[in-house]
Amino acid sequence: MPRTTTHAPDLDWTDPECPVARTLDLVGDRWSLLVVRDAMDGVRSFTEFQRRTGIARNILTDRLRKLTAHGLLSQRTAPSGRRQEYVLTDAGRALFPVILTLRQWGERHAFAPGETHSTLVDQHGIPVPKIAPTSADGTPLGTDTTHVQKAR
Amino acid sequence: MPRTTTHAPDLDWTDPECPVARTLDLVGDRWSLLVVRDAMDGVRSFTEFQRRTGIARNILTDRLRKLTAHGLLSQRTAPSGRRQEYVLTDAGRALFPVILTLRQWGERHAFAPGETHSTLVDQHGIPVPKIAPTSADGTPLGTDTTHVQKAR
DNA sequence: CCAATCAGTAGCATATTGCAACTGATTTGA
DNA sequence: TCAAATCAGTTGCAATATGCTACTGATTGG
Repeated sequence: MPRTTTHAPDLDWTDPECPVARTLDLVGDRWSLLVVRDAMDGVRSFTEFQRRTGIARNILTDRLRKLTAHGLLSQRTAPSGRRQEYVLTDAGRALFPVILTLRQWGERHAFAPGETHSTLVDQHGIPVPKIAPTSADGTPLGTDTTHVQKAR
Repeated sequence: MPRTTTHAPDLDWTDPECPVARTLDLVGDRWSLLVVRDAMDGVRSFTEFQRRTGIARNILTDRLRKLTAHGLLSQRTAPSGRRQEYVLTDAGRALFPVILTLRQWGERHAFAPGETHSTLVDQHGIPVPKIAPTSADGTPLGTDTTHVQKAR
């Protein structure tokens, strides 16, 4: 039978051409990325997601289903007991740079000058350096030095 | 009178502690980041934003206002003529890494294996390398090698 | 066995978004 | 110059999405 890809239930994209738009079609709502953030912090149970985000339970049900359907989370039976748990797939973990850049932007632009906020640190407690896009030869890149090249 | 910061009309944060949540409170809806994406491509006029995104005009009005109110866009009178235009502020341009990582995730995970898509290239037409978070000493970082440290 | 916890569902109220039509100020062009 | 078109919205109403509260049904712990 004709399943052409292993991918998710096809949805109709906002703009099928644009990778940014496609990504936002999957996780560009109020809650999905917060669920992913918490999953990255090690959260696995329905109740814990609910407690941390404050999301309504029916919406959480919906989001967990969607993320699972699109292959960002997988649902499995917990090793001990018969409790369910949600864990990030490789695709889900690959959102790490997205969450990180959102975090870094927020730290810099969504807090007042003196205001304190949490920080992301590595194993040794050293803050994660700021992401700075560069070209292959190392020169910094920004909006003025890049552009989108349409697919051939 | 007591205006303590120069910042935007204070909104009530989903989770005031978390920079990710704060960022998503500002741009974590269906459309804002697409508007920012287009602004990075050089779009400045209401109509052009509308045409590119396909967003309803009343919603676009609302989003442009919000982005302006929160300091991501500034609205000014176009140099020639008396037409209005919206341009990214420094804070808005600082979302470049966010858009870039969303794009890179999408290219990799939201297209079927053989499917073509656009690419972001630099001045010389060379594709922008993939963002890979590292610690200060250069070792790659992921969800398992980082954690959030609460503010002191 | 009883109470508590977990993972949801169901029903209804509110909020957000989308659609289509309308305005009012330019701008174009015949 | 006058009509048509474009730009940047606004308004009203319909369709969706979200949130809140209460309920269920399966485990689990004591």
